[in-house]
Amino acid sequence: MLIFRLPDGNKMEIEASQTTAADIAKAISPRLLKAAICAKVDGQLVDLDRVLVQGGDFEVITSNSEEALEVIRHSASHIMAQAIKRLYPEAKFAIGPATQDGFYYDIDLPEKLGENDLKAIEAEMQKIVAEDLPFERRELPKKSALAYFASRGDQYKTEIIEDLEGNVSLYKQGEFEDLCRGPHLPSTGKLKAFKLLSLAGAYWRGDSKRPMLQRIYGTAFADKESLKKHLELLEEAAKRDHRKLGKELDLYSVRDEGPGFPFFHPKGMVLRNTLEDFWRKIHQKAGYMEIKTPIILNEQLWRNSGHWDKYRENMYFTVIDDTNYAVKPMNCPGAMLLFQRQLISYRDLPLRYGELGLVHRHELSGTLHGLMRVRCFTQDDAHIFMTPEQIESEIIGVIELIDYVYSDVFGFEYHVELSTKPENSLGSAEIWETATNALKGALTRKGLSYKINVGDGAFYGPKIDFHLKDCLGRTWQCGTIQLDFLIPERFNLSYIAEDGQKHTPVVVHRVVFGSIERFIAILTEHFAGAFPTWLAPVQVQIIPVSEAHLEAAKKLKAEFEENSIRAYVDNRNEKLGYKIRAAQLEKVPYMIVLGDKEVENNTLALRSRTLGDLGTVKVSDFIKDIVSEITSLSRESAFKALKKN
RNA sequence: GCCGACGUAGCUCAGCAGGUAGAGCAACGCAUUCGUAAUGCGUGGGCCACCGGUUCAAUUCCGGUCGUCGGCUCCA
Repeated sequence: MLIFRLPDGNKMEIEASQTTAADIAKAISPRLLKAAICAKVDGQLVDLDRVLVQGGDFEVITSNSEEALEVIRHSASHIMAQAIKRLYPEAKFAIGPATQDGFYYDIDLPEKLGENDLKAIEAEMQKIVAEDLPFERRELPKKSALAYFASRGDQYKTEIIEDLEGNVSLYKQGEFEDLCRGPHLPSTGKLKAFKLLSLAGAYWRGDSKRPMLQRIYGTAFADKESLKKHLELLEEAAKRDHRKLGKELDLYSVRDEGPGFPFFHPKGMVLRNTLEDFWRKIHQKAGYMEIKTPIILNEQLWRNSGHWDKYRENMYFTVIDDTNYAVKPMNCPGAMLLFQRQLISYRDLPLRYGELGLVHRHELSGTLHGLMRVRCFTQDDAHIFMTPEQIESEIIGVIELIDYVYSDVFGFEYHVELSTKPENSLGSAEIWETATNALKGALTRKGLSYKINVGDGAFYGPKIDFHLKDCLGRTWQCGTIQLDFLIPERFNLSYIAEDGQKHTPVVVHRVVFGSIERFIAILTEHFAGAFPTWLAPVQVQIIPVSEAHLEAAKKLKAEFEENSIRAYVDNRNEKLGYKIRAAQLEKVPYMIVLGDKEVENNTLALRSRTLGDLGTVKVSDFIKDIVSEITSLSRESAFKALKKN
């Protein structure tokens, strides 16, 4: 007798014989069985046709849940593989998992697939769906599975099985059988909505030394409506793309003449300078002193620091008067030299040197991506020199600074990762352990959850990374806190401690924005180009109703500028509606219409890009309120109360 | 760097079985002087990414280079 607890608290008792998950679902309600994708027994997803041998919590997974989506997508990837096998019998398959919003399969195929081939594969998939083939599961001992896949020449599958323990499961639909943990849909006919999206290359096991496979990305949903919605969402997301908005709003661009070396236009520069002013303000308050170190320094320095050994591939070099120099890929050696210049007492520590430092790194051409990944960028860097006792409180201070900027000022959601010792690293295992534990300790004290990235640290120390999302949900590393016991030693840094002896300081390398460029890209996508007023390149667009009001408009602009409000007069010979539309498209926070009425009464007709027409406001009131919106770094309009219903 | 797709006016994009190019928007000029998301008419603007090959003839076909996009690897 097996006992199952259902989600509503009821219990169901079943004879332990040939009862399947589907039988239980049917017993609850035949309609439930019809909607079922798979079942969950004691937290484990199982196929509907699985014979149950143990009781426990029982739940039917229907098409609306997150878990169902994963099963649907995983099944879609198998159906895609089957279609490919039918069209290209020589195809060999690697891995084909479900992802965050779709699925992919990596395939080894002699012929190169193009976009048109996706249509043919999709059509074949439709046929397989129409055939409504049941997914059938079987288990084989590891040895037999190895022999089976070896006999088919599936070297990728055998490599995967090598790493598995015990029995392995296989799933078969029609003539196609694949290695898989499952579970799957009951049959191919249950796949209601899918689409193949793109084609890409992917190295087997993510190793650039191993064969490049062809990867097909697709997505699948429980119903056609959800699929349509998702595709529309992708289209909407594309409109937020910072490369598109950067061009449209005339903020920045990357030109063919300088791949990976971005240009900032006048308006982008306003945004950037505003961001940097903000940065200076908060760092001054947090006890940082600003420095600036050279972009080009003697190659010998980079040999000392370890960059020559560990980072040379990413560096640019040059020769000056027959001497070798390097263009800096990081700011740390320069900061070390500044620390070195004088005798430091423990009373001076922690010493926080901040630097908006322009670094150059040779990134692979295929990885360049607008402002997100470039070959030269400005890190909002800082190096904190301190005693070992100060580590935790300093790291906590940086975490708090980053959280203030991300959460309070910009309203970003972020996640944290801790990266540990890489293979290509300097220093002993003990030093790395001490440093890693210090970072873990600070994260725990702040109550932050984090993911561990094994072997992903910098060559000189472990790091905490802060990741932000772009318009498509791809995450980018922005803030980072890196603990370093090594470079101070290599540079022979010391301070005089209480005992009168020289001691080596510990250094934290850290950035808040990460790079100004990447951060601006994230900001652009996050706000879809509609920056908060304090950041907006143009804060107020003044729109004279006709040429007669141009003089008044210019006077108003001067008055705004005296109050540090960035204003622009649209003096084109166009109608009011045209200029309103233009300002809306440029996402200017406030539009001001000036006509006879306003000029006469020293008022202005106010319009907000989000709230629409807000009616008439006294000039002095407008200035007072917008200035308060700007200085408070608000993300909300100060004129919300004026909105008419 | 690797795999695939792509590169036509400032922008978004048409076009071409091979006969040296078009639209909308923008810009400029004229008229209009206008009240909350596009006034009308007119004008200028292109080494069709670059280099080479095939051809009587190449923006179009082929090869290479550079760049862009989507991924992989790598990273702020």
